[in-house]
Amino acid sequence: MDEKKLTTQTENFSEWYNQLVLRSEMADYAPVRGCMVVRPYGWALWENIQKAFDERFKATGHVNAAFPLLIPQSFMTKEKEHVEGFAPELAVVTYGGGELLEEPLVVRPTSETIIGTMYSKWIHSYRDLPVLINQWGNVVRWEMRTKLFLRTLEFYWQEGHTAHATAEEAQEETIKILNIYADFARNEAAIPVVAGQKSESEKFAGAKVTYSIEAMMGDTKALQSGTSHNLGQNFAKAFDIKFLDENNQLQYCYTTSWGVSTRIIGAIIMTHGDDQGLVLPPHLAPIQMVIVPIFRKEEEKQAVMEAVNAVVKGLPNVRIKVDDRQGVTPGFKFNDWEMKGVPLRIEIGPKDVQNGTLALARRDIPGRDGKSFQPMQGFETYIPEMLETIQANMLAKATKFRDDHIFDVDNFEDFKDVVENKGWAKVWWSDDAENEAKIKEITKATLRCYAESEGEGICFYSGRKTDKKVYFARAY
RNA sequence: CGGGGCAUGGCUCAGCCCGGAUAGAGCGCACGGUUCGGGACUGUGAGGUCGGCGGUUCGAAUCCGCCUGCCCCGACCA
Repeated sequence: MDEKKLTTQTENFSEWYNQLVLRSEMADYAPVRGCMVVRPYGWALWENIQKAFDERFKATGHVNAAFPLLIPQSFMTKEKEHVEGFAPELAVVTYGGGELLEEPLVVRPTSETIIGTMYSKWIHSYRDLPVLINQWGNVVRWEMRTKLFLRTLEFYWQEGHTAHATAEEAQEETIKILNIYADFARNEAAIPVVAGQKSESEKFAGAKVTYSIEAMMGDTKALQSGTSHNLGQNFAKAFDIKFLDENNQLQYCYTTSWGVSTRIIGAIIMTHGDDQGLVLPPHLAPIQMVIVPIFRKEEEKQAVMEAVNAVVKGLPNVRIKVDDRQGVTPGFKFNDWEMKGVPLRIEIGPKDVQNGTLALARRDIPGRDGKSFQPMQGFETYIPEMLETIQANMLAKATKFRDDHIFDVDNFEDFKDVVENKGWAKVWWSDDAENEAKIKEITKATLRCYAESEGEGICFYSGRKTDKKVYFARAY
């Protein structure tokens, strides 16, 4: 850990990730096994993520609310599949105020049950619909194998819960949110996700249909980065969410739920990061540009700081950090901010002051190639442009990487080679849960989601005719 | 839950096998000096109930027993 350089991605991707999360000060291990502390730098990133989502949710008519952390245990048992899905990972409070509770309280692993209970109280008429509520909060799931951001006992997320009068409307909502997730991933996080329906065995416990966005990490493994569920009437029936329609007929609502968690931070790290450290997309980076002033003598400092301040003042809409730390060398600072993934760095030294220039370094292009000298003149326009260029380049780079690692495969031998060594397999697939389980058993690859497909083909595994294509990959 | 490992300054570890007086190193931290355009050098210094409890012994970080915690590997998950 005291080595200056990270373990490289090719040496050990998992170790690279662990070291990077700690050294970039995104998060740290908490005293309780499996729990994490999100440090200020990581939380600042999360806040930017929240903001980008929140704007999109509000723009589509959703409102925020807060539901309680503790749920009566009996709620969890009302929806059959939901119980089975979550039973093994519940944390349960049995004592309160020093006394054994009459009914144990579950620490929410997700809030369908309590929100459903409230909806049944609030919804009576078609005039009350739709209900479009989102909640930003934390949940607890008792995971065995944990990893910072990707899988922890407690994590932070948003969970949207909506209720609708018709099946069509609920489906529309489910897809609308899936598209918001994909749009966020591409345009804010620069992650070119694949969006699609999950298989029966991978869907949310209690859902009718689950959709997800799937991202490819730097080691080609897949990471489910957001899910949107059409719950049909399953929860409405379990929680008695009913309304009178225009014809005075009592109907069950159609509900949806959808979530994106702090796991998306892991996706950003593993999509863009390199052996130098994080590479954060400018749209989300807590610090978009760092300025490292360089000087030796007092009179140099004067002139340099004057130029630094002029740049800061000239870019009111750029999130800038001036690294004026004493006692560390510029070289140390360069490496430090590269570790933290700041998209753009400028160095201003005596020579620059003299020549009217800036030394500019792009984080998305490592080494000398990303460095250039620019005239001080005009920085107000070219620096914001440069940030957009970096954003676009990160998406383009990640897209190429993804496309280079997805392979069309039509037989099991090639399939194994692909998912074990190369990346994702895109295959014709005749739905068969048993075969899906077998494939998982043999190759550890899971069905990530359905792909868009045209026409018909032969299932690579069963040999049957099908009109469906899917992605298989090893996943986190 | 099954198997394996570890527990010693803030961090990573040495010392333990073969018991002996003030328990070491590197990194980090504090202060000073020289440095400063790609991870500086140097001097001084602060910091440890050796995970806990019990036992053996003249004497335990070291040997024995119990307990606790953590990490790694195998079945689920945003």
